[in-house]
Amino acid sequence: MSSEKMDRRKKYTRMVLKESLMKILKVKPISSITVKEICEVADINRSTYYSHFQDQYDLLKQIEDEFIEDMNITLHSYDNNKDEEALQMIEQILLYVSKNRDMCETLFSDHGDISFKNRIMTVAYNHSVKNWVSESNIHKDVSKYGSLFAISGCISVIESWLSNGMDKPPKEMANIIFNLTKNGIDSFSE
Amino acid sequence: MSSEKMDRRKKYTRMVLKESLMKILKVKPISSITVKEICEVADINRSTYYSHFQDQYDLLKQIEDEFIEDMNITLHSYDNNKDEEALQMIEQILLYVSKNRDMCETLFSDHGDISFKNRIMTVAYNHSVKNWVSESNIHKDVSKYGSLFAISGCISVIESWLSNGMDKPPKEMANIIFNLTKNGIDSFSE
DNA sequence: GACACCGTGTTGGATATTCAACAAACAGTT
DNA sequence: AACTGTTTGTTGAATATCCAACACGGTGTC
Repeated sequence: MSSEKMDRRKKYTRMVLKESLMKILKVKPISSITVKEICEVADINRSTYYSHFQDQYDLLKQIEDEFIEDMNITLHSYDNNKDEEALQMIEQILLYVSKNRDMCETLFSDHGDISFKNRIMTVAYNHSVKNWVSESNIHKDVSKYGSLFAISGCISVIESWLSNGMDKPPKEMANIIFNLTKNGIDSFSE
Repeated sequence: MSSEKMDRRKKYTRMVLKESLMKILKVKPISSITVKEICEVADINRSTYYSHFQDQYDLLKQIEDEFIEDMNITLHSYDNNKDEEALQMIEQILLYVSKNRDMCETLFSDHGDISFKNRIMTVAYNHSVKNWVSESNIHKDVSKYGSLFAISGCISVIESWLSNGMDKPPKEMANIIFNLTKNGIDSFSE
């Protein structure tokens, strides 16, 4: 797929607007942020903003979209059908999160978009737990609840890990998450 | 004096081109630097460069000009007619240099413009030694040599101070420079 | 309700920059 | 001397952004 070359000015404008919003989101929620303020921080004209984005919510959505796309691409090379590979995938997810700690903390926070977690859950589900759960001998009518349970648990643990300054290395965290999830699924096994 | 508001794009373009050249000057002399390279580092189109500057030497000269203008403005509030105030002025110069250490090191280096030191000498002369020497009872036919001697000595000491990572505080260095200069001038006194 | 202030969404003309291309000059190699 | 690769200086059309202005709506105060 050919990636068309974006004009430098456009690239720069979008970059600084995104950085600006991420910066402001650290100190106030999206509902209190104005387009005027975003532009002041970015040092970009307001009419230019409107030629790129509809409002502050549109900008936030595009930041999330890019983050999720980037995350998908990064994790795409890790497919897993076995327990050991599932563990590695969780570790990869944690490594990705740690590399993008700043972004993750801000997007996950109450200042951002509540539905973002749901989208992240979907990504994590598609990259790890989905295959894993289908590989397990689990009741079909319980399978999706098991997945949701596992993913929700993972997200919460990851958030807490971030808040604690990533006090444990990704590998160890992956083991913890893996064992918590595995035992939960195994207890449903026929 | 009203400072006319510069278009943001222009301001940005000049800023990143200056930063780009300063960055490259750290690793190679001005004579080996191409306009093409400056533009690549700055991520600015080459034709835009030529709409702002004639060549790489022109850009360097404008960086120096701005530096000297800024230095002049900063030191302008310090006028000195007495020894104690002369000492304070030297300290102010050293404080200014320490605040702009990175810029000073690069512009003073062999990678830059040899004549830059002469220009800095002129600034220092106008802000301190000029009044100071004229206040001293020094032979008129020796006065200008005394000034040149003092200023050249100061510049060399400042360069060495920068190279040593500013190992002594500005106040102490000012005292050293002051006493070296004073004794030199006093030895010419009638 | 009137008023002042702030932010929004939009507009049109001007400005600055991008992009691709070109001819020429320069430097290094054979 | 010929060749190759790189950089220079310039050009013109297209694009993106800036700037100032405007009408409108929302908020808070009196």
